[in-house]
Amino acid sequence: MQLKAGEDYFVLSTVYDANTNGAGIKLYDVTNKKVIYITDTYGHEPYCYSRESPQKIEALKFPDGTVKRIDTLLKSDLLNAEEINLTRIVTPTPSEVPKVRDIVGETWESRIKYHQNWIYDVQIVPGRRYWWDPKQERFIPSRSESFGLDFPKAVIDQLSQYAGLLDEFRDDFTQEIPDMPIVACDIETDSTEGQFPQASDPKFQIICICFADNEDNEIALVLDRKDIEKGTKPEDISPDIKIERFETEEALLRRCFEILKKYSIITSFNGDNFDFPYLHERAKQLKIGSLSPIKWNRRNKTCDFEQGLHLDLYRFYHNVAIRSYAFGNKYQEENLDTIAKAMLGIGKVSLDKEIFRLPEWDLIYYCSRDAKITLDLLLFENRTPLVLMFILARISRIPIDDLVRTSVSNWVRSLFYYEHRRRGHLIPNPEDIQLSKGTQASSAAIIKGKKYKGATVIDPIPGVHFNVAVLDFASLYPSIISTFNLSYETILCSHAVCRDNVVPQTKYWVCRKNRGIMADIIGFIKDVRVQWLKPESKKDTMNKEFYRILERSLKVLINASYGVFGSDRFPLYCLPVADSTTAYGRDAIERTIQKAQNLDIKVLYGDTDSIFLYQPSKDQIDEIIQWSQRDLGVGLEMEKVYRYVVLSERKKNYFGVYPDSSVDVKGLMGKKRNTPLFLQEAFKQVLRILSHVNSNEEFEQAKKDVKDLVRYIYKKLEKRTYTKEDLAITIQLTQPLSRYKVRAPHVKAAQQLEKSYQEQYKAKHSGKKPTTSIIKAGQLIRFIKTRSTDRVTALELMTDNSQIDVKAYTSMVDSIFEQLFGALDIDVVELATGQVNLMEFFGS
DNA sequence: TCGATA
DNA sequence: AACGGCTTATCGA
Repeated sequence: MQLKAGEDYFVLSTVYDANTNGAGIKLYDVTNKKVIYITDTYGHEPYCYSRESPQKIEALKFPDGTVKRIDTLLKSDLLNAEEINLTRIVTPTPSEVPKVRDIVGETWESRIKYHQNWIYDVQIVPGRRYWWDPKQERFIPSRSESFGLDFPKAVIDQLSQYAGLLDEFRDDFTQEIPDMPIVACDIETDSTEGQFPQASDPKFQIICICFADNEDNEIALVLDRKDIEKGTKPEDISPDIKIERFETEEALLRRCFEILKKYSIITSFNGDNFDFPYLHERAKQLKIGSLSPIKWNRRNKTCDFEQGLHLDLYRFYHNVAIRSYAFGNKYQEENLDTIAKAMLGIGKVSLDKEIFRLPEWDLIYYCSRDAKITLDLLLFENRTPLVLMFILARISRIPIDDLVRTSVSNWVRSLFYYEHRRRGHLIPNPEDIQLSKGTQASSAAIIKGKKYKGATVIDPIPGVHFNVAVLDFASLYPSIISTFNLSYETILCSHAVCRDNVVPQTKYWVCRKNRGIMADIIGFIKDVRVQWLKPESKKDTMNKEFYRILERSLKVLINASYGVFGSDRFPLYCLPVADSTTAYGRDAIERTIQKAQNLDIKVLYGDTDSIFLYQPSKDQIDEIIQWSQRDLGVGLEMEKVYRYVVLSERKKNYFGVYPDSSVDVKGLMGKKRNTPLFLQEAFKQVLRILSHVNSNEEFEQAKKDVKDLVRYIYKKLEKRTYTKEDLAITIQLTQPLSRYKVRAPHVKAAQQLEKSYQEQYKAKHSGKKPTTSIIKAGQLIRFIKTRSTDRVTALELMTDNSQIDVKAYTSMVDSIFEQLFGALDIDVVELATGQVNLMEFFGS
């Protein structure tokens, strides 16, 4: 046993250990600064439940070695609000559980992965610190160092209704994240013309492997290739990079494995699908497979290490919840270059030829940059992403490497399962919930094809409005779930006395006798965020940054926790809960509007959880906020004040100017990524002109300036002085090219590109067709509107500027500015015929 | 012109 | 592989 008495370990991950048919645990050894791998010391056994009696189960014919033991135990069944005797079927190894399920028929908790089950039963929290007690052979929670933060006394008092949860989760928020040896790795392979190296067919040798670690070491391993020139050392390559040359690929790989084994955390960009499977397969081909620390799971498409923890950043940054809530949609595409540019301000090295033709120095430069930016994407801003991973893993009770690879619904599911197990509740099967609560919505969706009705959006009052206050409900849906006690067992409960506790606008009612489990968990996390973290993150203290990370990670979880109840793929799917959440939301915003109008405040607009009030007094705002907390039970806050806001007649389309003249644009096309650059620029110019307006009078001058600008754009279009890059429209190809049924403009452009590539390839390779396509799903396609038969031309194939379809572009200008001018009372047709005033334009 | 698709 | 609501452009019948 490698564990030492009394020493501290961070639990990083649990896995299924195929040798012992039990749990394997990856621990970070704080004293020796390395990862150790042990197998289960708790003697945990795999099992599932049946509601049949033990006698009935024993009478079933199980093949030999399928069942180890049958016993009974008491659990609570939340759906039926009763204690039940369950028959537990214990199996020799986890792989017998599905066999038992097939024979028994209806079983419970049989579809939970074993390594997760182990966490829920043993109640060991991934990401947390423990010390080893050899007498009990147990891990004991370690109350050691912390970030130096803890819940303030006042907040603990406010969270007193959640006593059990506060004790259980307190360390998740406050415990430090260890300082571990971390390395990023990237490989480059040889190739031939027009071929992409693929992990499924690793036929090319590996020519370069680069590492960057968190102690500022950079290493490049290069294969000596006689036919490749050395080139010259690039100027801005890292001066301390250590270069090691190898005569053979085998020697290169041996050294690579040696390095990888030294680190506790190995990070990569797409290492699960390319770098590590490729490395592993090449090692096998060279008969040194036994030296490889890589464990490739082809079915799960994952690569893990025997000791170290692999964090694949491609998977993490791809995650929708991370992209939108944690990083605010900063990057639009999920490739290393785009993400690194958005997050770090530095991208990949751009190449002028194929990788296999690069001189050695250029190859090292390219590969080492990839390793370095990969490392930085895990550690930037004081380790923000790594801290995010640790804290989310702790709260959702999910191994850190699993957290990085899976989507938010898995995190929420894991958190809910853990709490069921901890409280002694049976985890219901999806059918149990559906049978008990029904599958029919009480509301009718507005949009065809949706299952239930969502939020209320008020018709805006178009025009320019000065001094507007925007109030919004903080975390509306999580607040509603908590305040109104929504959970799969409390909605449509069986108590007669609860029947009159109705959900507005529906035929549902909610239990008032028992606290719902989902309401309790979501309410707790929401309150930790609202009561503690949000106020702290606004204070100007040393720990501000940490509070911000923590606050953002909790936002990710609670925002998703409403959504999963409305997703029929979620195992605790409960449509009445989702349906009720939005119904309470509609009720809240509609009643708040009514309240404002009763106070004689003009309501200009409202969307889901916000209302725009025209020139309210401080007293009026205070009264609405107090009323909301008291009568609705939901917290309302003053979110922002606009010096003025311009509303169009369309919903979700407006812009506002803050007192400091900064501009807040919502929904307007000028901001969207598919809008050509020249229009995005023009749009920014217009906003700049409008942002300096202070009064109705100043608007007249601003309108004139805007008119001049638009006329100038018309002229420039007609003279074709914009570059093709300025005019390019960018649309993402969301499916593989072959799957499109419609020949939409971006599909046509993608087809043009593919055709031209095939022709070029054939010309070079005596008529042979290329084996791979250059067009992939998810790619952004850029095209120009032209007078060709397709009406569009891919940007890369655009040669003749006279082909530009000027009319198409002027009508785009019209429609984009119409959104603005509709509200500003400027006539677009008038613009087209007016005179150009260049002097005034350049002067602005 | 209108529903479907993006 | 969390939800629904809203806007715009274009296709194809």
